[in-house]
Amino acid sequence: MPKQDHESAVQLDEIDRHIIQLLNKNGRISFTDLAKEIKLSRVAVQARIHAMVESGVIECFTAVINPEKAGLHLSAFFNVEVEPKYLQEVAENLSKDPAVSSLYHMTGPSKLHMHGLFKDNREMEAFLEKRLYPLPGIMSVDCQILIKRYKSRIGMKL
Amino acid sequence: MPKQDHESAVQLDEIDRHIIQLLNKNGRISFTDLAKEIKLSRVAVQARIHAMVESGVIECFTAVINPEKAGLHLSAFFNVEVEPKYLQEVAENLSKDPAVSSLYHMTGPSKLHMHGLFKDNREMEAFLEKRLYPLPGIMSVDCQILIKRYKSRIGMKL
DNA sequence: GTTGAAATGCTGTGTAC
DNA sequence: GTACACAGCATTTCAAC
Repeated sequence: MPKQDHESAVQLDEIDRHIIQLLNKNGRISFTDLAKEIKLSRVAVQARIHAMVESGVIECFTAVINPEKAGLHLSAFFNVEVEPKYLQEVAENLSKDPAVSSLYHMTGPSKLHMHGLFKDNREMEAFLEKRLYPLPGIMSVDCQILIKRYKSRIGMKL
Repeated sequence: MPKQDHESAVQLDEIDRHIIQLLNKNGRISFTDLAKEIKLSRVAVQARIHAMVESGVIECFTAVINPEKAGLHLSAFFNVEVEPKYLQEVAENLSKDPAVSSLYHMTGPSKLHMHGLFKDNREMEAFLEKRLYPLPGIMSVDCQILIKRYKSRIGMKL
């Protein structure tokens, strides 16, 4: 867990960015190989990575799963309009839901933007009826279904 | 690279799901520790992970970066309406843009849903003016700015 | 699926510069 | 930051079950 969690930028140099780029491509690369690639000693690379984890620049290492192949054939994006006074409560509730993969508070009329992953239509309907609609202050929900994933998170610029 | 890339589901059992869950929490856990946690031999665990990478269930391993701390203070979501005949061209073009972190083709009037990460307002404006608006067939763009990230991808259900 | 074993490579730690 | 060394683990690849 990172020690500092205030959302301020951390000063990163070109070497840090290069390390991040390589870790982004392969999160399980050994420190030894990473050090060879960026032409720095292993200890120095480990120290930099450790520092970036501590400062929260690197949040964690994870496996990227293909939802479709894991049996989640339905991806949907929701814009949820919530009465402001219930926003926090609704957001915390939805965050805990395993079907919700991402949840953001946005500017604009539909404050909450949500991504959901479902096995099928039946499961999505159950989610809407039993989990989303019963929440307090839900004023409107619009839903768009994913047709094709052109690009997905991996490899940010920096 | 996965050998099969047709988007069909792969049969996963409870042990596979458990492995995915642990790899999701810590993508750099050693096979040895993973094997201890799920009470299976190292060789069996490695074989299962290897099979899931080959079949494309596990797309890759990666580092999750906090954009804010990496100096990308502005996250924005765009709904882009494109003339259908230019959709493919526009999508391919935008996919290559380093500022675009996610790009999806959705149902609904605004076919393309896009997430962008920018250092600041100035950079976003430059992206809009120089990269997005000049593309062919762009009919409308609406943009929402991220206020707060409640939940972000990590740890899907399965 | 399991265990065991051997060679090789990786990690954590410490020292000295 | 580098270089080196050392012990302890981890990984790869066998073989045998």
